[in-house]
Amino acid sequence: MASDRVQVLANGLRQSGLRLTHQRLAICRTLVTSNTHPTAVQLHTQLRAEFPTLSLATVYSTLNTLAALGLVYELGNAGDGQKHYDAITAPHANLICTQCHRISDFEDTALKSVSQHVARRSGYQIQGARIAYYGICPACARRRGR
Amino acid sequence: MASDRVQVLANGLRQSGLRLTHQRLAICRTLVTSNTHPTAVQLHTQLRAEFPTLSLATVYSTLNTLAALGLVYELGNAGDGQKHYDAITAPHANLICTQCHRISDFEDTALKSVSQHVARRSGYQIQGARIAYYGICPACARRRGR
DNA sequence: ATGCATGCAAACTCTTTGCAAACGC
DNA sequence: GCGTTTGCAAAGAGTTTGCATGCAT
Repeated sequence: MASDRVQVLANGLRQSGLRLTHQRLAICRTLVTSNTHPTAVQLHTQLRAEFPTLSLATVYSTLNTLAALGLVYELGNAGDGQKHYDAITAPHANLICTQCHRISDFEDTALKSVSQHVARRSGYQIQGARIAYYGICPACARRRGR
Repeated sequence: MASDRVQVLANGLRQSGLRLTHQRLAICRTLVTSNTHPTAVQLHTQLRAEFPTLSLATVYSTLNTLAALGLVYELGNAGDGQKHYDAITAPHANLICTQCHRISDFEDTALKSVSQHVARRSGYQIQGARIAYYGICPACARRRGR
């Protein structure tokens, strides 16, 4: 099922008339496989093993391309000053720990209905949403509690 | 009522043992008065009239201080690559136009109940939320429509 | 009077750009 | 083969830092 999502991204690129290079495919794969919402630098570091010559500029450019197509979301604001990316574009919330800066996902049907409500009341043509809750994750709460 | 909010920020600073300088007060006032969710640079430009010597570094430092105290929210991701700030910390959503990059506010009781729901189900100690909907604002839709 | 905050400029980080070589279509 | 994409290096944008002076308490 993770590979399905890679296909979605790959097809999206091709359908937009863009070339499916090894680099782009690898970036899509890593992004989908990872559950850590990586930054460009993290992706680059991880992919260096497979593509020793891969340029950081290519990673940025690919991420911008994917984000522009709406295939991937640009997060930012995890408190570390870098842009994080999320391969899931279905409506979901991110839980961001203000201690360890880890980002995890949270899905709930309530989020969808609120989104529709907002669209109706605001008059906006909603294209996407970034819902982030900041707080202390259970693990950090324990660590800090004692 | 706008001035109330300035007082909240000012008191917050003082209660944290920080000094209430003219610069900080002016920044708080401008932030609260403005309904445009300004960036550091915009605040600086605006305040130059009143404080010709005001340094951009001071604006950044004050914003960081306010954000660290949770008195103000750091937005980011309006598509223009700069950090925007929001003086309202009550649960509300931002509507961000992907055309004109304007940010407006949206308040609704539904948002609060979702937030509580998330806290319960995730185990996080929620400190705040950033809820942003991206889309095309009515004005831009009209402009683009024709 | 005592330090914290400011202002200035330089440093830093993250991201983007320009251009020649390489590769997908 | 053609034209987009890559990789490299250098530039750019936004933000932060260091240190001496000034000001709130």
